[in-house]
Amino acid sequence: MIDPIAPTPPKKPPSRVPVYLAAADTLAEQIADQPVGTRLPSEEELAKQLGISRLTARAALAALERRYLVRRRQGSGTFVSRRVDYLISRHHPPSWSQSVRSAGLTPDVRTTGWRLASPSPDVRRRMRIGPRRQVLALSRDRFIDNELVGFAESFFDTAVVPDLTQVLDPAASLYGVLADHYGLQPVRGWFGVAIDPAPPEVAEHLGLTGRPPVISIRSRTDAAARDHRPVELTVSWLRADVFRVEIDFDT
Amino acid sequence: MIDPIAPTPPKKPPSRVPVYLAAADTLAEQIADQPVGTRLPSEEELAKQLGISRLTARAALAALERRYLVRRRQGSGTFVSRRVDYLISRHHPPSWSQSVRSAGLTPDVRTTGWRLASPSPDVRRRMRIGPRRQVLALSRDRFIDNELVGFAESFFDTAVVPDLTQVLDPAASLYGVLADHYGLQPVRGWFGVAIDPAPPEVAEHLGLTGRPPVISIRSRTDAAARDHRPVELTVSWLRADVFRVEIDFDT
DNA sequence: CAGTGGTCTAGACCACAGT
DNA sequence: CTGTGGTCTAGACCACTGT
Repeated sequence: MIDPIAPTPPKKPPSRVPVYLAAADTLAEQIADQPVGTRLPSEEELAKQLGISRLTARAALAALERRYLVRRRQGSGTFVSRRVDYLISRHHPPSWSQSVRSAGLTPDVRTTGWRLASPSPDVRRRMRIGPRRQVLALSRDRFIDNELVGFAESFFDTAVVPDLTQVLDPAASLYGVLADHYGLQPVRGWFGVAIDPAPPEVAEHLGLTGRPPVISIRSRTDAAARDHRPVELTVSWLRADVFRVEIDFDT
Repeated sequence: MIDPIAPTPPKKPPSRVPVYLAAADTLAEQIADQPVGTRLPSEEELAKQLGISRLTARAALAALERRYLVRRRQGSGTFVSRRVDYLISRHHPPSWSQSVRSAGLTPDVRTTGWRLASPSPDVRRRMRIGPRRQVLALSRDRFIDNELVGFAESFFDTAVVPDLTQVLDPAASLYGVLADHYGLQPVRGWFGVAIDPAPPEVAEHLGLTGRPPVISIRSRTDAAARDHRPVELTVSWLRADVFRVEIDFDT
């Protein structure tokens, strides 16, 4: 037996709000209606307007950046921003380009090259590939409005998709090639998602300093036409300040 | 046709690493081996040791905090920390308490009370409940080592679990009551996960300043014994600096 | 009470983007 | 070149924790 919630919660003493957070809240309201890309006043300007030091103004802008409401570029300015919604669900398999276009932005995926590789034990296990077989590793960079915001490496079972490099066009859809050229009936077989501080190589590739959070998505495509044999495993990294990943799954 | 990756990547000029990031990396190495809870030197001490200003030492510690390697408590100090892994998968339904115990910590869930509520349209839709029916709302706080790190609100269809408040013990397992007392064969029917800046009410409840990121998990339990009718919907909030949620799903 | 982290100031120089 | 954000200093006061 448990008790109902009391209708009048106990009063709390209103703790003082720091100046930089108050300023952040004020600015957040002001930019709520403004379109993405609008430029905010400079730190110095803001400090003068609000009668605070530049460092305090800076702290306010940093707070907005942590809330994904603005993005800052050295030498350029502070700009209104929003994360791009990226939905992963059972029935709507994730389409990165589609998500970006839905946000009114321009996606671009550039295949940077391929190599034959001996995948990590983790990748081998997920793809059910023996300890000696090599796989084809394909690297792609993802851009929004010509800014690098993520990249991916895909590993292919060469026994299932021979001569892929001869067939694949840099601009082609992977799904389309697997479906049409190889007739594999590709389906999503597995996925994993987590958010972590960017590993050094990832931070370097994306041009990020410090170790800001990045989203890692691993997903495997199986061939329904080949007894659901794994065809491809993609490990992709996305800037967590650019994308809002939402998982929505029926079980 | 695409090209292989060149074996020698183009040289990059080694951009200068800021002092505070170098200090953060040094400290990160030092504390890598140290057990959770170990205290770091104070900001002033650190500044003196490294020959930098207190603000720079502070920036280094803030960088470590963003990487979830330390946590800081005003008036107390800076302590080595790690996030708790919280796995959500199809075959291992999430157990919060189990995840915390696996990390060697002490979980505690306290039911704070209940109320009859008219749920939001979103909750109604997910639970397939009509526009007028009320639901039973149950609030629970989650603690680790007596620190509040999350909370949840669960909504129950009173037509499926009548007199729940009479049956439920503050310490009881919800799953156990649904399975044993009501014989519902509870199964996970849906879930959704996202990370967002804490809404003001959530930040207040958790005692967080600014609007740090929090993890929101919505999950629905259905009754396999009642034609998979929805029984319960839980909306829970967890501190993103305390938990590392990983999704791992076969489809 | 002493010691800690949190906030805030005024000032300086640097790295970078755009003109 | 100018203007922007990024880093760094020395110093001050405050809020909070634990003794």
